[in-house]
Amino acid sequence: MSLIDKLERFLSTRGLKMTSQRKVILETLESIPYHVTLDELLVAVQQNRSGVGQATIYRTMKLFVEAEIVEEHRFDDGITRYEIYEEGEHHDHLICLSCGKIIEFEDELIEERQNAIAEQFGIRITTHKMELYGHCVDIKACRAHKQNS
Amino acid sequence: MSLIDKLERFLSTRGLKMTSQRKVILETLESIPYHVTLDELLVAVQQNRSGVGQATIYRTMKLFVEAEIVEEHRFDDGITRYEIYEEGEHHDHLICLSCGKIIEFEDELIEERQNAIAEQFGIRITTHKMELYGHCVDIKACRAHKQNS
DNA sequence: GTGCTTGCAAACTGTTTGCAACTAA
DNA sequence: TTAGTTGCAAACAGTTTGCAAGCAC
Repeated sequence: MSLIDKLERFLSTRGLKMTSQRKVILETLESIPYHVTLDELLVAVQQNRSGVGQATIYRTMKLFVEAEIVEEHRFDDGITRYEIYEEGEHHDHLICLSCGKIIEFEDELIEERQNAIAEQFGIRITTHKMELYGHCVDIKACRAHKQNS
Repeated sequence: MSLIDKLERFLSTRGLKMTSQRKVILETLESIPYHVTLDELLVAVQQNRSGVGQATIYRTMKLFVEAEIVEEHRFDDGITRYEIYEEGEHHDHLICLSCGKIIEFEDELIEERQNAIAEQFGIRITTHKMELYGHCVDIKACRAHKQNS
């Protein structure tokens, strides 16, 4: 099922409407690699269709989060980023504080352990957030990555 | 070494000054249990000594973070919280989304695993953040906790 | 036509900053 | 005396919201 279909389905179950803005935003999102900033998204969307207000982007992204079309991340720099949500594909993040590179990873062992710990404290986990911050060991590649972003 | 001593030492190494505001803020912090909000702290400080501006609280907390007197946490509700820093006592957080209870925990196994993963991706970890969000299994206790906060 | 959506600008929240007065050393 | 510090208010960044006009169904 394409994301447009997913969106259409979501909207109709709620009595909401499909609009050209929502379509453009979704298409733009799909064309951009992971972890877009709202600002980046705004600029990109306006290249596809000028006159889309930023309030619309904000509202639409909240809607997309509800529709499970995107996932929202707020890392320590305070800037909210979005990426397309993949069913059952939870992952965590590894972030280089020098160059800003964001790496995704997944670890079965840690997840299990988290659940065990939570259970021990009488809490059932619904979501979690794990971010590892550090610095690239390869200084050259790090510097190069910084230039490009 | 008391925290006041620690602060004094930190200030002198930087050529900064001890002031009555810094003293009051630190004393107030020590009298409050974990995870204070800036607002809560402001109110509490002003009960001890009126006329302390909120800008001073903000500036002082940043200073205390640098001095390793407090630790700063920004959980998903977007509100920054502080707690007194304990040397070598890193811990993560388990948060009930129903009642707001915050539990601290520490897990050697997870930490090791995190380092292994980071190394694999060529990054040396300096800090990390792990927050587990869920709901208390004991509904009664949960409701009671919510009342009190 | 009805009611959801949009763009704009204004409002809001949490935080930072410029500045003149003040104070620790 | 002199440089750091404070309180105030204004500035800021990111986000939300009220509203009249516009558009999907």
